[in-house]
Amino acid sequence: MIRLLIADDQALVRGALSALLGLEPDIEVVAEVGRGDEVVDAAVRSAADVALLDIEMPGMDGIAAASALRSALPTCRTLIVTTFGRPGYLTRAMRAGASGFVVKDTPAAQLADAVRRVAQGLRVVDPALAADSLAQGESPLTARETDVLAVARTGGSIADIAQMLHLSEGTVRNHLSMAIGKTGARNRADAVRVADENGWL
Amino acid sequence: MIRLLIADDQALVRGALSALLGLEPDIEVVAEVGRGDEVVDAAVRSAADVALLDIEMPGMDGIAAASALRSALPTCRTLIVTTFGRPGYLTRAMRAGASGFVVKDTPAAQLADAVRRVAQGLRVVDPALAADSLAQGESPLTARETDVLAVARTGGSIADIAQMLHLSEGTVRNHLSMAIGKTGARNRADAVRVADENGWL
DNA sequence: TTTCGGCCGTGACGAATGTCATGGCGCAGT
DNA sequence: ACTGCGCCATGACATTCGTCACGGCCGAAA
Repeated sequence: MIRLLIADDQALVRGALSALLGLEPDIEVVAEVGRGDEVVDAAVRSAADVALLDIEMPGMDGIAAASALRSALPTCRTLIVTTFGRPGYLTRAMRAGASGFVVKDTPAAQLADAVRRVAQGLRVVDPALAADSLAQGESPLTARETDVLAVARTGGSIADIAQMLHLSEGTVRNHLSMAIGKTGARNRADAVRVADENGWL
Repeated sequence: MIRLLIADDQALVRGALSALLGLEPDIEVVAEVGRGDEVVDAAVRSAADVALLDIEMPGMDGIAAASALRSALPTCRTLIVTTFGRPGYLTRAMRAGASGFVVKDTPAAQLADAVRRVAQGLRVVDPALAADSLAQGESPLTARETDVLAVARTGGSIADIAQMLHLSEGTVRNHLSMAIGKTGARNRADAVRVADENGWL
């Protein structure tokens, strides 16, 4: 019997996944949470074998939750289930100690199999996404460039970004220029879009 | 017995919703589709009573699918289920003839009730979202301003937008300036963000 | 130790952007 | 007929943005 934890911020999806996997005879849903920072506590209390984690969650990132769960409860395997197939998400998830990565586009019938394989210690990765991840590779952006782009996503001007990060305006411009060059974009808005689509944020 | 059609682009969510609602004794899932332009055909073939439509779908918008379904099969009620609680989505959905509007944040237990109420001819609307919709009101943007903002979302320069819409560059600048003023934004990127979050795109 | 690369800053310059005033065209309401 | 409004366009102007060159600081690698 596989003891399963489900974490998803959308209550409807959470309940639906619970219903779907609860139909399997060898799977038992023992916990459901809607926030990333509730994952570890719920997993420990319920002694879960596998944690099904969405990435987009309030409180704590699903990837960060996987990392925290790995150190708090090493016996519990984690399976990331996310909406967007960003190549950067996969590498970060694997680096955080996740055992599997599934996109929400995959057929529902395969999810139970993925849970079983992860429970057995195997790794489950979407093949097409793995190819993208290898082709796209790592994020070419440095830490500061990523920060600047992340703040630029809110739509503020350079002065706003500079004040938000306690930097000079010229420095912000330089970082943005570097980021634009590395991403092959024309605008900073375009650079934000490209970086976002690749999961570099 | 309520004959239900489920339309969602994410196969996992589609299957999970089917499993969830299939547990109800008075609901029968008779069709599942992953594209908006397959909704009408599937609904007619299966003689569905209620159609559960996601908004974000390839091929055809969920709102457009609701409109098409209303004229092709008037006996079939539609219930919109979407990820984002954009105020503009609600008004557009109701205008398209939808009978209900539910956000994916709502508890799973309420979904079956919503389906039953819609099947009985009642209207189901998320109260908090309705308040937002009334407070926020209609989109203040004119048709052209919306077009310009939609193209500006791709990150191109003013010259690109002008060429894409067969307009003069000055005209594009004026429309953008108007849109920035109406949305209360600082940049055009900010205006795109605000308009996107309100469902005015 | 020297070198390399990331990080921060300054200054300057051309290009792009946001704002304003102005005008013409078509359409709907009074 | 007159008016208002959306749409398109032009031109001008100040601001912002993107790029480049340059220099200094620091930690890690050679």
